[in-house]
Amino acid sequence: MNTKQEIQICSGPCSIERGMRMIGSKWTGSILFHLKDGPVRFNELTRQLGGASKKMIDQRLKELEKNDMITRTVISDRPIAVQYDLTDFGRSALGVLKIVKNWSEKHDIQL
Amino acid sequence: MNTKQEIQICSGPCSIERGMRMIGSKWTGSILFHLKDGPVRFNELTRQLGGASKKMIDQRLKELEKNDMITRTVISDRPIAVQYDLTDFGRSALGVLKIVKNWSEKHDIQL
DNA sequence: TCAGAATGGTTACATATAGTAACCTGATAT
DNA sequence: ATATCAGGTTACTATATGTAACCATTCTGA
Repeated sequence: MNTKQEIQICSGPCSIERGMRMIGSKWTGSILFHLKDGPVRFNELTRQLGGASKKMIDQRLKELEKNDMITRTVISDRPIAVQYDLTDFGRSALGVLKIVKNWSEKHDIQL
Repeated sequence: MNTKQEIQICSGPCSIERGMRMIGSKWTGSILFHLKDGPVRFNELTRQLGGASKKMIDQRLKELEKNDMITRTVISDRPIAVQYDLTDFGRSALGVLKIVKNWSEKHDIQL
């Protein structure tokens, strides 16, 4: 007999899962958050995100760009300089990240 | 010269990162969300989460239990029956997940 | 003017995490 | 007796992440 209980069957990743995959990959949230006050350059990000390698940061930046969450702009060749900035969509994720941050801090989440 | 800009240096994963690692691993959010209306049994979860293998679900459930987000209760041997339920801490994550869900749906996030 | 540091990455390699499918013991249902 | 359900486990593969060294170019200071 089935009761009032609604049975939710997710065939494939549901919206939570998809959202998480967009902003929950390792370092992705941190990178977005570090861009919140304006454009940041590649090496500055690598300095700010102690623990993440250049390779990871590079990889995440490329994904984020592909997902239209950030833009990459060459602000000068010779000497080469590149900056990364949030798109409106990227900015829309900051609200989510802030909630995660608050929750994490409130409960003193450790590794 | 350094300007007013505050430079945030994260040595190691910051709170966003730590929070994400607690609820952002693959399937973790989905599992928590599926427990929101009360205890659910193992195979029911595997049925509900199409796309995730038993092994993954088992692994995630064990992690969640270790992190005090869920409890595992054997409700009967012979025939064996087990149920998983949210702890208060686990329940506290639902708010975050709801925000992720809303954001994901609003922007129609795809894989 | 020459060494050293910074720019934005790439490369090769090693480990960790995730995914698939088959299998297992025991119980009930046909 | 056979099939299906319970709650997993196992062996194996594939993908993701991590580490460290390297690169070409340009600027910086002694």
